[in-house]
Amino acid sequence: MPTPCQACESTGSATKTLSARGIRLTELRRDVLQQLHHAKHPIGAYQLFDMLNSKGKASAPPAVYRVLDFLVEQGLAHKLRSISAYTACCMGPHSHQAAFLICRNCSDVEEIKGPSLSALAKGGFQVEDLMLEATGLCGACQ
Amino acid sequence: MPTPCQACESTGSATKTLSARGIRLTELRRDVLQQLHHAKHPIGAYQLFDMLNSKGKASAPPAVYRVLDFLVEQGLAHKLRSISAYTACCMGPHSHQAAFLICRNCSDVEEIKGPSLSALAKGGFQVEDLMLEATGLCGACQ
DNA sequence: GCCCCCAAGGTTATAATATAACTTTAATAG
DNA sequence: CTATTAAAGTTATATTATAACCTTGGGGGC
Ligand SMILES: [Zn+2]
Ligand SMILES: [Zn+2]
Ligand SMILES: [Zn+2]
Ligand SMILES: [Zn+2]
Repeated sequence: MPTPCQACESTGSATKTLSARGIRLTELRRDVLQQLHHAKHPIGAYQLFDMLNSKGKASAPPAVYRVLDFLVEQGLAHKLRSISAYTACCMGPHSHQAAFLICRNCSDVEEIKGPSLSALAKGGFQVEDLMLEATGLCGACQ
Repeated sequence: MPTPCQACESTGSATKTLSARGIRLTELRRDVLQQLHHAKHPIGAYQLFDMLNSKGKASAPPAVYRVLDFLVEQGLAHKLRSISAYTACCMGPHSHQAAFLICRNCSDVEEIKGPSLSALAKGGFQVEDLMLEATGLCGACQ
């Protein structure tokens, strides 16, 4: 029997979660999510666009960006700004703060629970550059 | 008597530090650094280009990007990827890991010592989104 | 001083990433 | 079956960043 596709299962469960929120996981959204899940590494928006477009599934960049924004909003994906790429979230469909270890050699990306900096030290990842940017409201603006 | 310009002092001390490293803080580099120091908020590369260009001090975007890369390398500035902008480093001319609190309302940006996440909680900054990306070498690639 | 070297900057063109603004389609509710 | 509206299509363009190559000029060896 064929190994069940984890991505497809994920999109299945994502569908459930979203519909509980009154939100549709449309075909395009599902396609994008599956591409992200199947990919070994984060994917850029235009790379994603080319993949979908070559299968007749995406019309133009705005469609892809809209879906990506949607997936990030819904907690199903993350944007990695240091490499301008997107990755499926491996932690379930709840928006959450995440931290990433990005290997400059093999391009492997690991999402770590957290963001706990102590987790960075563990697991043998050798940090060369660290980017930490918090967005929100300063004391004066609250 | 006029208040001494902190930016100019900074560039003065930067000159010393760099020349001790055998590196020149040229006029263009000094100009960019002063703009970053004088600015109340981080500045985008093209914004910076316009400022310099209107004073006949920069020829084209590559010049600005080269200087910015240089300043970041030398620990005199930081790049904020979540807003694609650059800011002078307020911690002295040594390359170091930094963390930033970016207010989405007033655009104020504070560089905090660290990156210690506990520092995020202090000072009353209300984090809405947190981006933590470490680049380096994974265990397998070392 | 003169020449050479080479780091810095100038120049042109273009790549890569992202969004604005408007139109059309289609899913759902009533 | 319509009205409503979210999603997707479409066109054009904005924004950010880099490639590739040429020119200039400061500073050391002589
Ligand atoms: Zn996640
Ligand atoms: Zn690796
Ligand atoms: Zn700093
Ligand atoms: Zn504020």
